[in-house]
Amino acid sequence: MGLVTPPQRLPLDEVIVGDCIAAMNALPAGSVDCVFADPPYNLQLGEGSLLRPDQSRVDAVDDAWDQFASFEAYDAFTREWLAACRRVMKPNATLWVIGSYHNIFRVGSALQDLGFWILNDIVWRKANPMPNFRGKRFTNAHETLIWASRSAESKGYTFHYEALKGGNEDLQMRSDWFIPLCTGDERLKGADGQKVHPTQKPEALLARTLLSATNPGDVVLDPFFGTGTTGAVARRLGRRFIGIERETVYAEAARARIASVEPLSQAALLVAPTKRAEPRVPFLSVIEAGHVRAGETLTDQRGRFSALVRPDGTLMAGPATGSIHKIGALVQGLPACNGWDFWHAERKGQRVVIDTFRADMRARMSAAG
Amino acid sequence: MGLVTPPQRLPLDEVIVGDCIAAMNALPAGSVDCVFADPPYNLQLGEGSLLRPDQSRVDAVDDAWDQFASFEAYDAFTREWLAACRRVMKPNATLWVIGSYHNIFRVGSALQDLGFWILNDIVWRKANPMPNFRGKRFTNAHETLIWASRSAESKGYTFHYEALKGGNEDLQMRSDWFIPLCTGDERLKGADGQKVHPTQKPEALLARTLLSATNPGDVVLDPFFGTGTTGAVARRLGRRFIGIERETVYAEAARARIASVEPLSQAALLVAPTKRAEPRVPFLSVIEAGHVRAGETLTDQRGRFSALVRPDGTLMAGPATGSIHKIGALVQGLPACNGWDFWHAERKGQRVVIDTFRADMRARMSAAG
DNA sequence: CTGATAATTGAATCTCGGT
DNA sequence: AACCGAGATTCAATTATCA
Repeated sequence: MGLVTPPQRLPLDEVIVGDCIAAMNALPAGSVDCVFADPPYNLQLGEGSLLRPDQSRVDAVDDAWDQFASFEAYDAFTREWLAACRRVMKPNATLWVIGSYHNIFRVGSALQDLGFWILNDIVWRKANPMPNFRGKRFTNAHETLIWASRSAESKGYTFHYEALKGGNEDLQMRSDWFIPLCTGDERLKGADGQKVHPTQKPEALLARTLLSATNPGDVVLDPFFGTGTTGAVARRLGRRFIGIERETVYAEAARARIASVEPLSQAALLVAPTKRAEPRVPFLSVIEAGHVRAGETLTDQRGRFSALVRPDGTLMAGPATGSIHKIGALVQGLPACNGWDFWHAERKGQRVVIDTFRADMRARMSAAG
Repeated sequence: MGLVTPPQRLPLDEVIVGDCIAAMNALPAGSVDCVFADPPYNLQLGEGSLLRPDQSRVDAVDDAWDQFASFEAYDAFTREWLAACRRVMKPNATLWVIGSYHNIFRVGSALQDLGFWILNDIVWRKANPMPNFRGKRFTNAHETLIWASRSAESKGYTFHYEALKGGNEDLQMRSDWFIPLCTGDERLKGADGQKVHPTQKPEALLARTLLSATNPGDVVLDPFFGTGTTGAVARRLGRRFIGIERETVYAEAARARIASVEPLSQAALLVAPTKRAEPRVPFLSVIEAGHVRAGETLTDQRGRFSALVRPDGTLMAGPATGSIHKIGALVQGLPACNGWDFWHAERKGQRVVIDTFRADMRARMSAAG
């Protein structure tokens, strides 16, 4: 939640050039709020031979050992960088990884084995994917992101549920996201006009992850920084970043790119208070403020149930007394009830839900500072 | 490709009651053209029950067959049934497995380790998924299928590129499929009116897999037959099936169900075009596409009201934040408002209603279904 | 019978702070 | 660490009930 100030030695808003595992191991434990990782699908084996999983059997048609060895090497690499991430994550930090069917199953399994707790798998549906020209397979029109907390016990992770819902026609954001590929001006090109990085991710994708799972001021670590999409979006959205990239060419391109990013205004980034985060208001305070009178009768919206308001802030229905929630549940025969939304008072011939009074008190409290 | 006639002793179009590994090991090697597998997901649900906001209880999948002691136990089980499948597959046979984030990464890794060759991962996007009732995660709105050939050398697998196009542009060919849950008359119910199987799959899903990856007359093996969706669709589409199911109740229901299926004529073996409503456009997508900038101010047509655009797709007016609809209603003091028609952005000195941008987005999105 | 309204339901790893 | 109690939380589609 950004409440703990990171140690001074955190290299914030910088690009570290080097091996990500060594660089992460040099960072203090429990220091970042979020990780975004776009690991290579290729894996380096032995003397610099670049081996792709789907090329590993070009000259080893029936050699099961060779095939297994390449997956093993990739798995070992995956476990190592994931473990390094996990060490630098705060207890309630979350991690995002993006991949395709070539590597995402290895990554997901490794995640689970290391104790991460998967919260969602997210499908990035591409608006304009490369068609499958040979007609031998379905058009690969999506990639997969895994969103995971540090452990099953990390219940306090950041998720801006209401903000995402508000931007999505007041419907919960689903696990399938429709976002165009990174093209046009957004795509970094070198002096030769060629793209600088082969798999530059769209900023919209990063924006959605950071908006949903981080707060302004949070520290986001990207161990495979590439040309710095994570850094560019973090800067624009008022988040801090730590980027690690092995290739100097990419790191330089990332630095220049991020430097030109204009951060959004504080006002646009304010985190809207959710109902959960707002101060608690005892029902007794509502009575004391005169919104509801002791001795008054409350009903549900349709007037089928009723209860008497007692001066101590409890309700009475028949012989039973208890909180607005307890009595609301009782009269309905339900295991639970939110009394603020259930009970109504009659005002000017209309039934008014008592949550209205709580909202009024909260407005006064915040106005009074 | 169905070129090898199966041995006479293959138990075709029958449901075998028993353990799927033992039953598969009793089949001759290299005898089936396709496998469709819907294994247990190993959901790992918590202790308590989940209540909807209306306090009704979610009927969780807590059956004994979904319980595994550990990831290791689940992995061992997965490797065993996958190896048994691989043995009975013809050299050019393909295998489909469906799962969720709970198990699909384990399954995908095991597949690769055993020498299967992944051709695609397919996303089943649910039209009507169960919401996330506590607002703690993204709505889990999809499941994943893996489509794999027996080995990297299996170049002659069946894939009907043309058959799926079915007059519906290229939409059928993408790796993301939009299909409703199995409900209504299709959902098998017992004498008590309760669903027979907790996780019955929609026939539309099976129809797409079998039409794309098998020929009429091909033998399809389903080691987790359940209530026989694979068998019903195979029979309807003129394919043969071998179903294996451990629970007698499910097997009996499957037999009765399949017996009532009317096989289609050859000419009718086409994919039904997916019905598509106008895609819902999140305001967030309009921002991501660059039509509206975060930090920009929107006004109503006459410029009497204004609101700030936030990067998450919500608007802010004074202290209040919310969707374009909610804030539109708020500033006008109305109970409701269509934000698309109410809010305007200034472009070249003119006020442009934001619905203009939505129309552009719809054009882009409909190309992807 | 018809149309409107209410109830039901789906593979779910679904709260949080204080004591 | 376990317990307790306040109180926050749902979308689409089908089926059942009612006027």
